[in-house]
Amino acid sequence: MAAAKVDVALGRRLERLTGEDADCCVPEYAALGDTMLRSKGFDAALRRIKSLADEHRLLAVSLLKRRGELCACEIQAVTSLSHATVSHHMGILVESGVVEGRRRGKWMYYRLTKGVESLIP
Amino acid sequence: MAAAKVDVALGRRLERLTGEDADCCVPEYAALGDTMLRSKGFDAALRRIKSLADEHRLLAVSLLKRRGELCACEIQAVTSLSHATVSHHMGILVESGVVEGRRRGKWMYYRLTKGVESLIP
DNA sequence: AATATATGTAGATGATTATCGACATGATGT
DNA sequence: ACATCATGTCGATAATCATCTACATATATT
Repeated sequence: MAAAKVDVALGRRLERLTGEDADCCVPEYAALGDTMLRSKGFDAALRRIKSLADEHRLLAVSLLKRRGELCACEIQAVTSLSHATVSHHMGILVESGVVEGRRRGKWMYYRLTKGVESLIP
Repeated sequence: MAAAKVDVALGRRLERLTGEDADCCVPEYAALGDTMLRSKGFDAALRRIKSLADEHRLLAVSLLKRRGELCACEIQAVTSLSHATVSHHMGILVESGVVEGRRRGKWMYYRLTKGVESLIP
């Protein structure tokens, strides 16, 4: 970890701020941060949000919310990307649990997972 | 735009698929994508989601949701980052409208903007 | 005024990620 | 069988982004 030097300085400052007149910098927050980061739900939520944090992926899911289901080539048409890039993006959305895919012959159809509509603008 | 070559190939494919037996690839989706990308709300939503799509920023807003208000040095303690990085992250959150900051003497206090709690896990 | 503290800003750097071309797979139709 | 089409996978590249150090600004304290 490269955080050793920072932690020492921070510790000194926090010590100084634990007195009765302290109105800032509660030291147990450091441990709290670690706990929250390692909690199971946090990681899933972060992956879900990250999967939506791309122009083309957000466009795809916005359209899925309105149209219900789209095949991969339609998403390619909407985004004007190569099919390789579309496949990559949809893989990220499936992996994060936002989107489900089903194969129908040659075509791959995608739709929103039940319950995520409220997260999609 | 570097999309010219793609558009030509895509156009040919879409032409082939506009017949009566077409069950995939509705061509007007390309124009629809453009329209949605340029809509005012889309850009704001994308910036909001992107501002949450970082481990430390999501940690900060999750804590803000639970504690109501935190000063910059507390967020630094929680995240174990340098103060410069914390300032950078909070700037992104303020810019996207998720967080508001107010100055109180030496300290900078941050809180969630009204109405965004439902977006924060 | 002078010093210490808290935060903001700028520039550099390393890591992450979006993108594409090329090849592989799998389904459809001739 | 063979050709065509839709999609997945891999490796390389370019763009984005998180992070830090160093410096600047602002507030408070002596």
